[in-house]
Amino acid sequence: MMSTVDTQQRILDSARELIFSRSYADVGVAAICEHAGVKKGSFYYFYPSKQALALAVLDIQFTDFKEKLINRVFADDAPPLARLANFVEAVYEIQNKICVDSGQVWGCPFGNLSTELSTRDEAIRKRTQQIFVEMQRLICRVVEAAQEVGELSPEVDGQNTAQAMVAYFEGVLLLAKNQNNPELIHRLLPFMTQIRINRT
Amino acid sequence: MMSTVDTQQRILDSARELIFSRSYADVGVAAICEHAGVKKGSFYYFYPSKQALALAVLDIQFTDFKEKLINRVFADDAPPLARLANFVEAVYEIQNKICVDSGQVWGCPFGNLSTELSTRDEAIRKRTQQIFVEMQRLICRVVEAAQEVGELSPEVDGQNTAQAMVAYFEGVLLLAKNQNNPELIHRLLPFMTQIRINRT
DNA sequence: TTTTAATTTGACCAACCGGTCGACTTTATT
DNA sequence: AATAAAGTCGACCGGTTGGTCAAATTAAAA
Repeated sequence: MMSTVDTQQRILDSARELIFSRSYADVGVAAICEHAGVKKGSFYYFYPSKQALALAVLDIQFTDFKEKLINRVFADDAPPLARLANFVEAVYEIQNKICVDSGQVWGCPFGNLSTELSTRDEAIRKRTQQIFVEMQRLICRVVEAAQEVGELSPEVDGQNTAQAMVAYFEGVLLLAKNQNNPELIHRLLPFMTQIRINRT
Repeated sequence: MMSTVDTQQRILDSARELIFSRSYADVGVAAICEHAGVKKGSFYYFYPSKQALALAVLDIQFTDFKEKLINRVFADDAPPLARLANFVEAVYEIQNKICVDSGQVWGCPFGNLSTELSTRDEAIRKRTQQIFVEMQRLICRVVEAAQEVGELSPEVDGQNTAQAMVAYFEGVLLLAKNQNNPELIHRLLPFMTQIRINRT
């Protein structure tokens, strides 16, 4: 009531940090409420369930991802492949900062939640699927822009190449989280830009 | 007592199936015991904790992975790159069979557990890390064999290439699980064999 | 000022969690 | 047959889980 941010926002922020640094199952709504300085009753006034909260967290996270990362790094005037390289570098810096601040590599928020819940929660599976599809679309646009500019052969299949890039991206972040070492991202992720899948 | 398989083995088998089809957190020891037809007291006679069980599950799973997959597909007399392709195809068939049987794509057991627990359980993080390192080593050997045979340029960096292949592998399985579609593996995983990272 | 609506609270719930333990039964050893 | 060891059982533990609710408080509208 007296804080500048409203209750719902604080719940969302706490959930984002706690769930992504640990896991969905490991963080109870009690912990989220405590971290947000809110009583559990208030939580269920704003969110009908823990699952609904998780969906909201995915939404805000992906919105941020697009606004703060994609739009900044994909929309500038650099040549397409350089844009991809900038994206890769930006991801490393974000993950590195998280590691410096928290002592741990958290990996990809979407990959984490998807892996944990895809076989058990269809709503979250679908939401993360939409996110991956959208990521693929964004990358596909850059790939096709690279073709128009002549950086990439017309033989390259934009869709499959973009999807393979997303897969590689997720895999590198998974490994970095597993080894708890952001340098793995710095060493391996740049090769994402070299992936090419040709039309058959 | 009257069953052919002994209790400990049944617990291990149940845990393997339940944890990999759902998740570590989602499967309680009560559920594992029930599925194994064993009472909880017996469980704690054989395993000191749920975590210890998970470590044992990882071990048996990786042993199986090497014996039933790697050894069969890497040790035959095909040329190195063809061996890699055979591996890819075998993985697709395994994942496809699981999907046909259970209606769901489970993804990579090691990636799943690693993602879920790496930031919360150091013992499991370390064990999965060892597994990934070993996987990388096995693939690296094939890559280097391909170089000796002349299928691959000596400029290729075996270590980094193998690690990138593992990353891509994990990413493709993550996406397949997310989309609940084994065909994604069939379409994307074969390009794992085309990944090359050159020495700097 | 009164009414109404939005928000917050804390006590409460049944179900479940991982784990313990003493009693009991079965099997192996002598 | 007697003893010891290995294995099995089921009741039980304190703590936590996601979720509910009626009452109280605050803010907005009349």
